[in-house]
Amino acid sequence: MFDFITIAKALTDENRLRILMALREREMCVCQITGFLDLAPSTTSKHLSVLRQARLIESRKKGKWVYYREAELPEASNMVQRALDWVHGALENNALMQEDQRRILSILAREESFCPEEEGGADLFHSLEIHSLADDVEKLPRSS
Amino acid sequence: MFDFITIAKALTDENRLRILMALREREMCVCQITGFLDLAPSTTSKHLSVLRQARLIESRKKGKWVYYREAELPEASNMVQRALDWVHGALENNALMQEDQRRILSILAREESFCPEEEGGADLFHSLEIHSLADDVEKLPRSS
DNA sequence: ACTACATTTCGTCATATAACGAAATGTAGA
DNA sequence: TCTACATTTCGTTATATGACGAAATGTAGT
Repeated sequence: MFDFITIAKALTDENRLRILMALREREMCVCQITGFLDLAPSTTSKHLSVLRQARLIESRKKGKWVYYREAELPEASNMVQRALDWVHGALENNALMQEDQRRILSILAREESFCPEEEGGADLFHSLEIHSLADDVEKLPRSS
Repeated sequence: MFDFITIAKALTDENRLRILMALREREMCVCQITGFLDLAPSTTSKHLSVLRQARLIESRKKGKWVYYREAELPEASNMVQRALDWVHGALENNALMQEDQRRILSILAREESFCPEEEGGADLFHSLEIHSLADDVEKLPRSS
């Protein structure tokens, strides 16, 4: 129950929905997300924290940067999976989300030099040295 | 987008989730819902209004009573249908929801006399003289 | 018209949340 | 160590929300 409400609350903010839609396509670091949302870094960080506590996204650290990506099986619960499906199904044709895709591509092109993508090259979804979620997420009531 | 956020917000309150779960099984009037939630009638009414504006539930009037039920096709959008599926799938085994079922059956038995069910008899889901939702729901931004 | 009662609306209070900037934390490199 | 920078945490402010009781609205029956 509290898990459910935590997830639902995470889905009530437009900027958090934009983050979720963006992370479906690619993993991104905080400064890139901050760039396309056009928010203060502290605000972005807070949004990411809300999404992470709902277990909708995961993170890994690489040097100074923290990369976020959508929750993946098998860590993601059925409830999380269905929530993500609902979000993506409902918003994939949304105009703002499509505009965001353009903004993101532009940011990625511009910042390719100083925000280090995977050293392998253009491969956006290699998950190296995964920063396990369970280790640092605050304990939440798991009641129901 | 605003539709989505309106729905998500409607799903962030425990009492509203209890209402949605209860209405999956049967239609109920406000006084019955108030009874099993143990809230002030004005609070219940407000919750129902939030659910109705999200188009998750519909209502019909019968004499002094207003009966609420889950949104039904074809009025319910895909977004609403998927939201309801998510709620029911996630909470059907929840302890509080199952306890509610017992409370509701007890209330229905006790009030059978003065809260008029369908005149047909025990048939809980006859939908006569449906009070069309589109007529009285405030216009919401339908942007995306 | 008057009463009884179901429901909604309104006003108020306490709490939650999104935003920001400032300060703290952590890492890479000089 | 010192600096630069990415990120998070903290404190503050403005706004949204859930709860209630009181008052308004609407309907059925006397």
